[in-house]
Amino acid sequence: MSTQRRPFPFHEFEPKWQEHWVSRRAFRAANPGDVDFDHSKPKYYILDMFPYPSGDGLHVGHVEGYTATDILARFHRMRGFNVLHPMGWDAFGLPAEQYAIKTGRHPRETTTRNIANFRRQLQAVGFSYDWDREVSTTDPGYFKWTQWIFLQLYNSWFNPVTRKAEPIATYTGPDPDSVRLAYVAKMPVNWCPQLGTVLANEEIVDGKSEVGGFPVERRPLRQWMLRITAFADRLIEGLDGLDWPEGIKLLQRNWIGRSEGASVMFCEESGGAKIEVFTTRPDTLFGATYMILSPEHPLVGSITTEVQRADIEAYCTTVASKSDLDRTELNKEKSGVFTGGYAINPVNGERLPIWIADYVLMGYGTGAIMAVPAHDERDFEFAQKFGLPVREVVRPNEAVEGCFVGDGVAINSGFLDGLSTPDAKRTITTWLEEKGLGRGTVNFKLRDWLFSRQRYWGEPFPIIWEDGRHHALAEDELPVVQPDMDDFKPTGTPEPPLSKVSEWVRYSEKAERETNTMPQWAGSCWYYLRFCDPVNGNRFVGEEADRYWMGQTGQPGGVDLYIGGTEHAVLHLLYARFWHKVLYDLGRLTTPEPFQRLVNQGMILGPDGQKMSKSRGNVITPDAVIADYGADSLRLYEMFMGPLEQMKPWSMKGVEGVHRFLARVWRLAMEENQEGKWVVSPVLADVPMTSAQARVAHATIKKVTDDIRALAFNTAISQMMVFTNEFVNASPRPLDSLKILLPLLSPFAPHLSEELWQRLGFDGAASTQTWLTHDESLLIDNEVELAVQVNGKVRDRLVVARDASKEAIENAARLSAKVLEAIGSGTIVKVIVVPGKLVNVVVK
RNA sequence: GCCGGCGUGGCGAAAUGGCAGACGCAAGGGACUUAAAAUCCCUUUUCGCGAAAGCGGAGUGCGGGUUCGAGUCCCGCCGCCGGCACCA
Repeated sequence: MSTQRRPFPFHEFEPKWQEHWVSRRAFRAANPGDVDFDHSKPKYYILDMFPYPSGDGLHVGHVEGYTATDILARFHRMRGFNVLHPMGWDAFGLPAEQYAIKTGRHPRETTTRNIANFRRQLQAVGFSYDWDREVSTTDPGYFKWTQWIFLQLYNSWFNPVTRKAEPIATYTGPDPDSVRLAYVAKMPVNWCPQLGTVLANEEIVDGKSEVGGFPVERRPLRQWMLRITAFADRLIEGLDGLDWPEGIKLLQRNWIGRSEGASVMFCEESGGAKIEVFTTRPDTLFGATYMILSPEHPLVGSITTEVQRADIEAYCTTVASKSDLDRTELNKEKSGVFTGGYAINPVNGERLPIWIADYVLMGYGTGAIMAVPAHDERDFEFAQKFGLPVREVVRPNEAVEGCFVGDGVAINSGFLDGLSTPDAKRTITTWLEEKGLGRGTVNFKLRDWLFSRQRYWGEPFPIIWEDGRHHALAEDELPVVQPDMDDFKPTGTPEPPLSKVSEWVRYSEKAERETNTMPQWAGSCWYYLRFCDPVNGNRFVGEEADRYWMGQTGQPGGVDLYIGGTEHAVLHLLYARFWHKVLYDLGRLTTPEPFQRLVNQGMILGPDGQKMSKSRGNVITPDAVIADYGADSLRLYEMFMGPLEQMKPWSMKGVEGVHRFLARVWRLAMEENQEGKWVVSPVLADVPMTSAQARVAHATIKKVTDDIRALAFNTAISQMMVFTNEFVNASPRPLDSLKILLPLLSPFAPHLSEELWQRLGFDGAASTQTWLTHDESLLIDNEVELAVQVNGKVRDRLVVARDASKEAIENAARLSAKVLEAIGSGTIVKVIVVPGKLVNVVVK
């Protein structure tokens, strides 16, 4: 019995407190309007990226971010904030559907089971979520509002004059369907014949399906799209007001990929067709020596001469059959074919041969370029390969080798000669606009968001089709719930699984339901809003709840702190910002941005320093760590490993280390008696702390407080270790030491802190104490030790009074025997005194 | 190729431009014990001298620079990790 006993009985008190917190709803946050709502408290909304409840259960990586937010949530509660700290489930997704196909069991069944397991695991770590606010994206009461938001997008357009989303009724043009923020277009999608399903880009690795490694081909299908490109500029501008890592902001800016330039009209020589190109270098127009169209460009057919037609068609066929992988491999070598046609350069009337090449993408700009091989590396490579002329029109300011792509001075460019690149750009753009041959334009890499999936386990669209036209369902018809099915197998064609349920598809005599579903991103785009008011049946979020939790800080973003992994740096965080801005423009929300401050936790690697994976066999599960060492040890270890944002490897020895620390804290308060029972330690006494003890105690209050604010949890913990080392041998041991330590420790190790607080008979609970403030005067020692340096090398130490004058310190340093020895025959040039730190004697 | 991030003991790491290595792990030694576990104490960047207390030198990826003083700031390299990838 005694040999197996744990150093402290965490296995008894941890489940007890977890049960206590859940059953008492200990961390429930009151909403404005609730009877117990306290108007005097400031709000603090701290959010985790909610998990996909996979069958594998919680990962230690989840626990890392969730512990960080839990510490901050508990800290803010103790500092008198009304804290919103919710959790939910991003539960639509492919794995549940794949499992359903294999076993015939409904995805809802596996999803429900996985959610129950995740909830159990999260509660076993002792997180202080407000479980009354739990939401799941798969719950009809939730996705009713996901569908409702889709209808807001469907019923809006982006007004370029106001630069805002507006109700479609304010659009006065002929075809409202052409400007809706949600629209239908025929788009190539990734079709995987072996899996019998369409895949998202993220599910394709190196041109093959992530699951199974099967080939994927492009097929054009009717798809729902969201017009995120209309918000490109707003999405870039909005980043300025956010406290996000600069790297993430940059990633988003690059993803949106704004570039300024000009569109220029070229005229095809024989047929007179207009070919519009986009260029960021209109100043090099005189250097264009040929043109290239994308193989998919609509003018290819009419421009191609009969002599060239066979070659062109062969090339287009080859390109069309290439998967993305093959096309990427082709990048190493430029390819293309001459169409036989010519275009006229509008600035000098020169004839330019028109080629097609797959390095020109139909999806960017106009799908056609003017090639300036002297000043663009890709054009240069192409010109080299096919023997096309190269004409230099920009002189570099200093000599460069090879193709010059930088700024310089225009040459061989007629009226632009002598102008610097920026001036030449302005001049030529004005000239083009005056002649009606072009204009300044901006292009983005960002594409509209392909929003439909051919899946069962997703939100159905609230859309019906009649006579080939789409119509929105009325709000009171929401939610549109998927029908139950027995057979989840793919249809074998790109028809969505829902199309098999004919009685569901049939909406009326004439109308049929849309059978596509929304992507997994949909539910996660707005869940942070639903947390503010999770059971509201009348609105996606109540106005007052939105104003209170998302507003009132005077900053653009509503969520005060959002912690999660880098994998969502672009897509989720961009999509959510887009939806938020639309809802904001439509007057449904109070702030223009969802997340004010963002922090990315670093990845936790396996003990071997490799990414954790089942195949490597290096996965650590939270359940196993909790069983052996307890939840507090798991929490504390993950925070002690290193800086939150850094990647770091797991070490079970490290877990043991923090476990020993917690055992030492336990023994500060408790002692084993003759019968092997834990009793309050007899060395504890109501005596004042010595000045040395008080200094450590107050230094700990200060450092833990500062470090939590800075998210430097590892150093906060090491300071509490210093504190414990100071008191562990004290006898008598002042009771005040525990009155100070336990509340400081409680955000990190809430179970142990609460248990000891109760056993010591202190009032209330450790987790509801008011956060302590340190007494600066207790930190000050009357004497300080200074290092005495000669030319930067430490030669002696000096103990002086705290308030000694600079002169007194300098004189004492000059008298030091060791300093005099180090000076030798040199002369003192000057003496630098840094009070409280050191003295540096500079000698020549 | 382009854009980010990071390089400090045997390991995880710490250090407002001011005594490099706090705290933890591992290792070694000791106390307690019949023994082990647990616990407690001591040592532990490295090299040289010394029986020892100690004394001296070197040291934060490499090379320069700024400064009384650089892990920290600046310039140029090298290496590792992550993201994007023909975006005209």
